[in-house]
Amino acid sequence: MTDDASGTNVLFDLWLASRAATSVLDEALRPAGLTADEFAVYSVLVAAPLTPGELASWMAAPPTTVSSYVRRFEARGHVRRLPHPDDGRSYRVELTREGRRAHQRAGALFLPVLRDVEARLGRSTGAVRGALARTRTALDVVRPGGA
Amino acid sequence: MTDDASGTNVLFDLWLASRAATSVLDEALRPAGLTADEFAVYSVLVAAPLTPGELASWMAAPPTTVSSYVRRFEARGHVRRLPHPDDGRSYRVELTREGRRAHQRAGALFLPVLRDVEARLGRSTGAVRGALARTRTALDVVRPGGA
DNA sequence: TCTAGATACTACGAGATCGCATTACTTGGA
DNA sequence: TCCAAGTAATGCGATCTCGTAGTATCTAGA
Repeated sequence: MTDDASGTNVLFDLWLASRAATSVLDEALRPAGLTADEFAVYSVLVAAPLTPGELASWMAAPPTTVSSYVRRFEARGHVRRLPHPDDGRSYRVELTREGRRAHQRAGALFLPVLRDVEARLGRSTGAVRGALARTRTALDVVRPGGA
Repeated sequence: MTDDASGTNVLFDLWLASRAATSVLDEALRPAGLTADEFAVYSVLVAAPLTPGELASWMAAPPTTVSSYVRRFEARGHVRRLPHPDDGRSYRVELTREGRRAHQRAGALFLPVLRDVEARLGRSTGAVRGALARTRTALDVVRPGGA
């Protein structure tokens, strides 16, 4: 179950699927002015404000990348920095009303794609999600520092 | 099965898993001088020479990105351009001996990670791969132009 | 209380990604 | 045989990613 005849493997499959998703979503979301990655970050933030560090471990990105994101989103007026109550070195990143609106606009373009993919996956959607969650967990264990 | 209580979905899960994988592999492969993306491309090419266009649709990347890849890999001496027999506008990208060696060195660093992930996925590895393949297919259908 | 070491973030810069516009070749039709 | 339209790849440039090095703050121990 390791490598099949085609010489591929789980991680390669993951790479292909993810590239396909990013490519489709980048294009679908373009009219809303967000990339697939940005939309994902907005989606995390819409649930609750997070510190840059938390965001970094969530999305498995280096701190400097998150820093750039915050700067960019703030320049767009989509995000605001709230002082951190217990730690003066940090802060919390919160979506502004404008940011939430942008997320919603993008969401309207995202949903049809999601629905289409879900429809094609059919009742196996849940299984796929479970598989992805397990894969992520496996990877987080391999490299400490994950969520 | 669409969105669970956490407000996430299959595509979001895919994004998280893929980011985790890239992050782990970028670090693991660094001593070999390849990124996770580059390793994946080398892996495709090690099987057979491809045209830039074929490569682009395989990895769902824009042609200009593939162009940059080829230029970079060629500068490293890892890749060579073979004239295309039937089409003077194109060519085929082939891994050189040196490129194959680099791929092998990276492969030695990649394998332990893969084995670890597979071990943690256990007998569900095959199911996960199937799920990923179906997801990719679904996405390719959503946006024509896939493999 | 003071300080050494750890931790959170960022300035900066090198290099990567990818859209737009262009060049080069191929192909189908007159 | 020509040519108009279509297709493959690339030059260029704007923007993004992220490693290195550095600043600000926190924490534990003496």
